[in-house]
Amino acid sequence: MTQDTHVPPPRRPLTLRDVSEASGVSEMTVSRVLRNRGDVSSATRDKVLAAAKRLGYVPNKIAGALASQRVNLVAVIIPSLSNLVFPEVMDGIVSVLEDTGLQPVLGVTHYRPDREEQVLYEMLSWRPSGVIVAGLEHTGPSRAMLQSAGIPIVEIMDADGEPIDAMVGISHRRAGRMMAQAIVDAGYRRIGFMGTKMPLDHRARKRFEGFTEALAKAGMEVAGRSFYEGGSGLSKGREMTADMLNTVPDLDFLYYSSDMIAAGGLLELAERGVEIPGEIGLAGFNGLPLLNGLPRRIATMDACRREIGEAAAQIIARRAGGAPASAEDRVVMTPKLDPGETLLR
Amino acid sequence: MTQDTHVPPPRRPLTLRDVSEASGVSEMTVSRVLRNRGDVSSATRDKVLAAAKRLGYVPNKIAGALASQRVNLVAVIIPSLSNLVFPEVMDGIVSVLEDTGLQPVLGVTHYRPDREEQVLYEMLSWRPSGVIVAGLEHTGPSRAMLQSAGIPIVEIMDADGEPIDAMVGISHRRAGRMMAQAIVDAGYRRIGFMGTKMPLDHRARKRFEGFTEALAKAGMEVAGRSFYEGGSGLSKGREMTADMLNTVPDLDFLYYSSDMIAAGGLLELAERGVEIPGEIGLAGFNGLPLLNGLPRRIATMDACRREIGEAAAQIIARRAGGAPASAEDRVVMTPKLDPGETLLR
DNA sequence: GTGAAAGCGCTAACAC
DNA sequence: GTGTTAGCGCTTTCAC
Repeated sequence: MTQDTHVPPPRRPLTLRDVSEASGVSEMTVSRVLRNRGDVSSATRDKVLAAAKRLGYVPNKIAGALASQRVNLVAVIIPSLSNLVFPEVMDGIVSVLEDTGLQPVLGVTHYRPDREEQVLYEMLSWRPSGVIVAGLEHTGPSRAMLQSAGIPIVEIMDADGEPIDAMVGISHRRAGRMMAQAIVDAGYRRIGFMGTKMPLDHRARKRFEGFTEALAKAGMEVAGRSFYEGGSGLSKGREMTADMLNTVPDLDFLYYSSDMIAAGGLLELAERGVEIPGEIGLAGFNGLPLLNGLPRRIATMDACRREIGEAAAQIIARRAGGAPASAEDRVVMTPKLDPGETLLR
Repeated sequence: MTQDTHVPPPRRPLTLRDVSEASGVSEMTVSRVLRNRGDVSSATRDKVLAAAKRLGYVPNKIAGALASQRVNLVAVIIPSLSNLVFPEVMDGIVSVLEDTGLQPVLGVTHYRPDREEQVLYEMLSWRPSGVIVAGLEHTGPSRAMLQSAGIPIVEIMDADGEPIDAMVGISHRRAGRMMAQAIVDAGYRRIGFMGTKMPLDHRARKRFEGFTEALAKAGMEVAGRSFYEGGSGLSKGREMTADMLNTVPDLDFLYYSSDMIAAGGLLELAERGVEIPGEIGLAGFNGLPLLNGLPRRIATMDACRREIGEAAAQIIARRAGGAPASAEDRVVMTPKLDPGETLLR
């Protein structure tokens, strides 16, 4: 019937109608075949699939979504990509979503609430099946949008606060307290803190608050603190550590807001011939397995990054599949303290 | 007129019609206001904006896209998120897209061509404004889809091959050759190579091919090689280096497929008291600034990751803005060799 | 400067 | 098992 098998690249994108005409099957049935919906005889099914393949037909999900009111997109909103942590969370999200037919749309806020609001608006206008957003702090309009969106909202990475809907994270305040407690228990007394400037990084702030709070309970406070901006590399850790040691005398412990700068600190101390943890102990945050292999395993706390991404995606997938909101949708994970070899002496 | 300012959360998502009724302005004009298109008197404009805000209206891009045949999504397809390199490229992409109103949809292939094909099909069905895809190697059906999609396609991170449309990357073969040449020139003779298993990582393969090819030209070949699977952390570098040193005698240089495992190697050598580069030199790949701060700056080659992402996104943005395909859309970047402190002696 | 009609490419619902 | 009809929520086009 169709005499030429050579199909020139179409100038106009193909539609169901094209496949319908090429196969002699109604649009509706073609649609059914392509979506594996309803009963279709294997004879027509084969005809349709052959035609679709020959033409190189790719369905139009825009039209499909409009008609069916179903969208397989999931909005994922994170503060940054340059901090190692977020790609790991994304990885967890992606690994779960890819088995469900859902696709992540990515938005990056650079820790700015106004950007978050804007990104959220953009994303919600795609009527996604769900939203995964980092943090519990949002502008008023953002909260309003999330609340009235009528789709599952999962706030991740933080558990210190009331979620709008679902939540998966750790308590950073608690993480800070746990680490402080461990440091105090190990007998350290003069502690220096180094971390990012955190006007808008609420998780870092909460960790630090928890940390100082637990120290206070033990009748102590940090002997020195310094905050940096920009990338967190080893060299940043070295510089800050050098500064700290030169500025604040008699420190016996250094607490860093990330493993990467802690690793820099470790290298700096090692080069200075400081005995670790004999003279000075140290700890970071995040549990980056990447960094095992350093002269000493750094004390750290696992932030459950991948697991958080996975759990969040699972909640979205469940709800998108029709499951009702449930208590299981609020997951507070417990960060694990790993004393490594730089804390206990 | 509208007596209540309290707006209960709607059960049904709001439509233009709702805003139209609430403001007493036709749907068409509401649409114009919300898109900043055409001339609208500032009186009506204000009425409309007030109503939209009060109701919490979020436009429906699905319907908009179907009607206008314009979609602000860009498909981004990468092999993995767990390799540091890809988040960096993503970061470059995102940083450019966010100023253009385009949004990335993310697909991860895990280096599997069949996954790429599937992901591509999914993504193209959203009729995105463009595709950014890692690598030049694709299955037949993938190529066919890309070719007939009628949208800008930017293949990134590799320049050894013919792109379907646009291309931004470096020649990994050349990068391998350059490093080999530098190593030979520095007088090393017994070289060990350590890298990932690369049945499907074409860039790693090409780099290695270029490397051995240039060695061959100098009448040499690698004295030892080993390949690993799984995550690339410092400890992996240490283990592999230990194995290599124990297995292959008299090595005077170690070439690693990534900076992270090279860093592990550096730490292993340092611990063994090996003089670097006096006794053994080493080099990695990627130019991770994260790792500056190690006892020695590792010789490496910058893969221009962020720049590649930025350039790719710029091409998409230009073309989405109506610019025609041009010669500028094929960008071959030159990896910069950084000898650090572990190559020249 | 504003509005009315038509239709984007699909799928839900129902008829056969 | 297959086809027909209506309509998803916008934007395009054209009329005023």
